[in-house]
Amino acid sequence: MGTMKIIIENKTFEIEKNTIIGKIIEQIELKDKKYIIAVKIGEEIKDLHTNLDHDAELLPVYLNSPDGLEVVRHSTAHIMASAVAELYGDVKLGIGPTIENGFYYDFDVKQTFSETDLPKIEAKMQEMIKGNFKFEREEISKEEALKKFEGDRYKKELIEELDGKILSTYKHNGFTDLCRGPHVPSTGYVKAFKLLSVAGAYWRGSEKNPMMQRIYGAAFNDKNDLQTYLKLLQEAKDRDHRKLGKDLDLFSINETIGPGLVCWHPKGGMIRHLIESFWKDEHIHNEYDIVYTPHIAKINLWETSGHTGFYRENMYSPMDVENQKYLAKPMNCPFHVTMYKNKLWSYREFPIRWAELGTVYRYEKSGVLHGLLRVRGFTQDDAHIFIREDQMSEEIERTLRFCIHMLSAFGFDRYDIYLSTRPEKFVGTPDNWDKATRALQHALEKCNLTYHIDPGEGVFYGPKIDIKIKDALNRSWQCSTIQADFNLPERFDINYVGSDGSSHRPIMIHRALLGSIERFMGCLIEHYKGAFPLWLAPTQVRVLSITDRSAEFAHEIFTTCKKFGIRIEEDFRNEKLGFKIREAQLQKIPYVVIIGDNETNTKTLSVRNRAGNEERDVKLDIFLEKILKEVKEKQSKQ
RNA sequence: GCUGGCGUAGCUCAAUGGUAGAGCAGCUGAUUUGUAAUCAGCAGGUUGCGGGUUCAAUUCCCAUCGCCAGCUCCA
Repeated sequence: MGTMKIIIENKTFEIEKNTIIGKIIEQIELKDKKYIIAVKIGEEIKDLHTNLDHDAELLPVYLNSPDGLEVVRHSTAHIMASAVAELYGDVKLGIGPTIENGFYYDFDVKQTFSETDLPKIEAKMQEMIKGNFKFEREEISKEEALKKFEGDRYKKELIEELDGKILSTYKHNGFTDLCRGPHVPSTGYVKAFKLLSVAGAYWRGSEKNPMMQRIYGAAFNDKNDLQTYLKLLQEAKDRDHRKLGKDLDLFSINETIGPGLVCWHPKGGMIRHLIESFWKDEHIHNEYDIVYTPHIAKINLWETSGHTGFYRENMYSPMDVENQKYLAKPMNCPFHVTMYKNKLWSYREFPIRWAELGTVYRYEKSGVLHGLLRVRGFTQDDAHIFIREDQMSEEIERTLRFCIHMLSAFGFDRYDIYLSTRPEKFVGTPDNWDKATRALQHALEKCNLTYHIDPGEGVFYGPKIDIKIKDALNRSWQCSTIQADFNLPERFDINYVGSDGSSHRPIMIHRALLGSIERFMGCLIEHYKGAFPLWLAPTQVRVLSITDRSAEFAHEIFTTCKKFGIRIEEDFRNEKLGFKIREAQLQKIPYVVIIGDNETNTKTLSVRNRAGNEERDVKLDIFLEKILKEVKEKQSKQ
């Protein structure tokens, strides 16, 4: 490891690299030398880069590190705050932290910002950056702080909350803000930023608090990085499943029908059908039984399950049927549990795996609805597994493996995985919780998956694994979930007869692999940008004729392909070839087959794929073979 | 739900305190075409819905529904 010398406030320390000596040191390494950039004293970061004996040239190196970039972003937020204060006068500041790719700052101002204000603020910020004003740190006592920020309820609240910690302010160009730092030495260190949007945000994130105005910005050390990021934002926009859903005629959400309720058009319906039938086949192969349950049930069921209590806010009002109240189902579990109670079960029959594409209805606040990703009626690819205690570990591992298998079938092979452990309020015994949690953890480890632990974030009835898939743009989406449940077996008093002849309580596992079909398809659309792999493409091939002379042969091809189960369309319209190709291309159809006089004469095909590559003189049987192989390959890759 | 923005033809978007226009799509006709847009014509709208102000509202105001961004909450 070796030792290194650091000088802080004129005192020299010789310390082991990476040691903590009452002071936690952040350091960088360059040309075999170690340099101190910021020093944390206690919990507080005190940026001493101005006091340190280091080479000023090294600062940019630090600023280019992930930590340093955060410093830059935070400083940019300060500059924005000062620009806003200067432009709009009486401004109260909330907080202005860094976020992925940038920063935001919350303001309480009389005037409401609009996007058109952003360029003005940006210009002011540029001015300030040009001025290269120093960031000056000052440590102050709580009393001084309270006095300084008198009349600012937000800062006062923060100061009270930080009681006992070192308080500091940063000042640049006459603008002072409460902040623990660190900051860049001066405003000139900010190189590339862009203000992106304005939005409302509750003070401290609580609905009960007043709403402030938040301005979001992106900041990087390099103009190119900023450009790359802005391009990525544009790319995300181009991939938006709501836009693609319209362009490719996959689905619609109709105002007349109701927000958050999805209609699948023929093309989207085909994709959904393909997903669902693949899903069913895989489940049957994996020894699940497929079940179906109704969409509504008497209120008693939901009282027994407890949903009328803990899930009430998400359920729709009851409907009256012959003086009985019925509720639309927000979950499938109570049906499966009730079904379980239809007979006496033996331990020999376990595990029992019941899978259902179960459509549920949940009330979601209007503001949270989002295309297919957050809807009010959706189909979960649900399953409930009833197991004995001794089967927990094995069954959870099996479930997890199956889950990963399914996700990778659709091209998702990168995940963010979370293991949520016991919350403060829970049902079941701590012993069972520990066992289940260990089983989940064990499964993750056996599958070689990296995961994060979310302490205390489990549902009250059991611990769970949540898998967020990462799409082509590295964005993550919550889809899969595997949960242990100690609650429902208890509430419904379900049992099985053990080898000892006495009655035992099974454990339930809930799991959804794709999450909901709607959300999953939203992710898929964005992941593939609408260019679905051949096995999922609603139309796999389109035959184009060049003139009417070729229509007959072209139709023969169409008929033959149909016979082989290929999803094929024909376009024999009286249009130019370029026009037809363009339309097929815009529909992202994987292959177009072009038939003109040449092809008709030689009885061959011209094949053009989505990427624009052409192949001529292809024999029909060769083409068929290739297509069928590709469909199969994609499916067996899973 | 909250804050802000938006809602004009199937789609993408213009315009205006004096009852709306373009491109694409659609329809009709001509053209029979070789790898991302052939030409011409026609048709298409109580400007989301409901009130109010005004001689006059699509434009201004209010309410409502929906959409978008974010907050909060989730598959």
